[in-house]
Amino acid sequence: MRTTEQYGRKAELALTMWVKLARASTTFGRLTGKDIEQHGLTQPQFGVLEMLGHLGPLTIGDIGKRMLVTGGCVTVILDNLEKEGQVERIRSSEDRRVIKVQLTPKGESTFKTTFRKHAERVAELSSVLSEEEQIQLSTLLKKLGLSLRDKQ
Amino acid sequence: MRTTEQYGRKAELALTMWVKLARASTTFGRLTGKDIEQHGLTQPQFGVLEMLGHLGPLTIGDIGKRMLVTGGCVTVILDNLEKEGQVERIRSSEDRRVIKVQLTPKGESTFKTTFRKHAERVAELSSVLSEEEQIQLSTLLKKLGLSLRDKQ
DNA sequence: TTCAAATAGTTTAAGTTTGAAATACTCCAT
DNA sequence: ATGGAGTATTTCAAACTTAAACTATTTGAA
Repeated sequence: MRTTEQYGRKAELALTMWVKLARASTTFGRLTGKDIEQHGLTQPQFGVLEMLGHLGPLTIGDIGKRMLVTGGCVTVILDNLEKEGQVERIRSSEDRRVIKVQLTPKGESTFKTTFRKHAERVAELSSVLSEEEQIQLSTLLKKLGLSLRDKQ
Repeated sequence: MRTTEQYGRKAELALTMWVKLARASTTFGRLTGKDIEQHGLTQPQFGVLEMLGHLGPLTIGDIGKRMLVTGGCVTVILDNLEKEGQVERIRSSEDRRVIKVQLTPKGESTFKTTFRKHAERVAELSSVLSEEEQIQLSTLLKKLGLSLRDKQ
């Protein structure tokens, strides 16, 4: 008995779509994760460096929201990055609850060298798709992602 | 300075595409995860039930390959499902290293009720995209995923 | 036949993430 | 000005995953 017959055409379409999406996401994460580890960083650590490198100092809360990760998790990631001297916490003077996180000079330099390589790698991993296809995919994913954000 | 200028057009396209993909995947996982938890199952447990429900008995190795997860992890997931009486391990008589895992009657019934709801939910979560768009997205993801599989 | 290599699965330690409780601080209505 | 509600971050225990070491079994070449 085919899935189509059991759950209907709409569900079948959606289910297979999400399976492919999850697989692509996981596999991509594994591949780039291996690269990142070779620079002595974990994936989430790299995520934070990238964010700070591109956006400048951010609060712990902002980092968590952007990475879709809880605050407790950000704390741990930052503890480890701080031990390595890649970032520093700076307590805000306006609102003393808030902590701004920023790259140290060492973090700056780590960011620059690792991110360039990462960008090249990502471009290479995506090269099966033409530029047009990548734009198409981005557009569809954006539509899907935005709608998901508003759900439950 | 825009990312485009720093890393080139190709990298920019690919990077934003992957960010959107990861976000969609994570958010989708969170939403469906909440549903699944309400049936007393974790996401990976549900994944195994679904697989066995649709494909019949599988070996531990097969399950790991399909879920993109290590064997050690499958062992733990199965231990917990077995405690709940949802699945059973059956040592193969042809090759005594091999274990086949199959649903118990209880597992069958859990699978049937939970999966139907899951399918409806997934269809609903995907309904921002038309059927045609979902097919387009699937096609692009498949192309991307297949190419990724062969890398490094 | 026999033993080394390969394969299937489990165990273990270490790392990551989550959610809830705790702490510290700010804001606002009284 | 003051107390309660709300916000930012950390701490902690529990759950999941991985990688590597280990056990049990099979395969195949000498």
